[in-house]
Amino acid sequence: MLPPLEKMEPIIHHFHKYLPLTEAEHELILSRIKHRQIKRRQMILQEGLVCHHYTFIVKGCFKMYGVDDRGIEHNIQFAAEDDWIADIGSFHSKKPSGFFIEAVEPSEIIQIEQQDLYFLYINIPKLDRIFKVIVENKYVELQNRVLQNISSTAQQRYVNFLEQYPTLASRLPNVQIASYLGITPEFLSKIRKDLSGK
Amino acid sequence: MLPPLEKMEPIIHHFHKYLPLTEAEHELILSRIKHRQIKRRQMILQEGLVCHHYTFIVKGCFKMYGVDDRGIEHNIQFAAEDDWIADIGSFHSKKPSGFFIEAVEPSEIIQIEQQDLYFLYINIPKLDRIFKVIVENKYVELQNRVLQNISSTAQQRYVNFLEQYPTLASRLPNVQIASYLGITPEFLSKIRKDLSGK
DNA sequence: CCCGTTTCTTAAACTATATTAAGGCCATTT
DNA sequence: AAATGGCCTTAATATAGTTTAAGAAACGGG
Repeated sequence: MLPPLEKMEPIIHHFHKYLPLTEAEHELILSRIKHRQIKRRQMILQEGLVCHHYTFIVKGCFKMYGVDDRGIEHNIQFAAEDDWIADIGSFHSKKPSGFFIEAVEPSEIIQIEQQDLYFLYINIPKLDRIFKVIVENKYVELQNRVLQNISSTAQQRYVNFLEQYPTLASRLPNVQIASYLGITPEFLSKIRKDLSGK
Repeated sequence: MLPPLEKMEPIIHHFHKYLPLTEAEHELILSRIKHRQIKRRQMILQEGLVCHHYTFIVKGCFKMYGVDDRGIEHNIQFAAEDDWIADIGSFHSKKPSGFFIEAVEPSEIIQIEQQDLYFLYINIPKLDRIFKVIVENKYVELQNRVLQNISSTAQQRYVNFLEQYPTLASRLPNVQIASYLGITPEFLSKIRKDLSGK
């Protein structure tokens, strides 16, 4: 028995943006994915556990973060609609993750388990290509973030974040944005004050 | 006429670490790659130009950097033997790159042009898989770097760099390492002094 | 609708890092 | 031998960002 089609439609549509898939391929994919509702603050990955899923976000928003030795959270990435989130390192190595992935809004996701994704890679070689392109795009994004981190002030990074992710910026509390930028919430508050007085 | 086999061997060996390839696939790959000698300080990519190649490093070392509005260079990555370097964003979008890639040592490289790589992707689907895994690994590395940047002091980042890339650390001038860490050479000098006095 | 939390802000004191300037060392060129 | 340029260091001063503390505003859960 296949899951209700309409709930799975977004991920199929997502794949089609990269490469067309046949009906048979749709069916195969649908037979290997699961739809879930996630509550705000619910975690779909915890430090110390292996990351078993690639998670596609149909609706809602997640943060992925590490916790340092003083207990402070550091946001490595956000992901919202039509995006993926996973600890890719842990997922492939099957080693415990050092990260948490947590819903910052009530969310609706589609998950693929590791064995299922590997099965799909073997039976639909196109998916290798699709995920290659997905990861390449994410790599470029990260690379720009690194450049910003090593070359810009916190103010420039914040302005850039607002421009690059206007939707995220309005959905997320500033505390979370500060953590993503690598500054304290107090300092972000000061930056916002300085900017507004321009 | 195929290029001399012995010079191309390293890249074939590199691919084999990910997936076995047939003789026919070797030949096809060999027919589409070029071997080059590069002098110290020679650039294989300049800002404003499209990145036309994926570059595999047989011997030597490169830096990829951006230049800010004050003319200061910021090293985004280093790459040495058995590693790849390219501006992936520019390579796929065919838009002008914002980066430079420059040899920091006399080097020996193997390059694949964009059309040739696309040709190979089509004719050897395994290469989609191989490059997917390569980029995934690089993504994980970058992600850890971002975490370090937003959560650690310059001193911790430097110590971590020494541990993670001991070979690079001894081959590169400190000015270049400082630029990679996002600090001034003067401050790196201070960090080194503090560390040595422990 | 109220209570407890989370979120945002302000400000003073403090720490990490940048800037500027200068000098020394080493390898390479003239 | 002198000159050049790259590299590394030191130190004084300046700026960017943190810490601590506290209060006000907004929000979510019963």
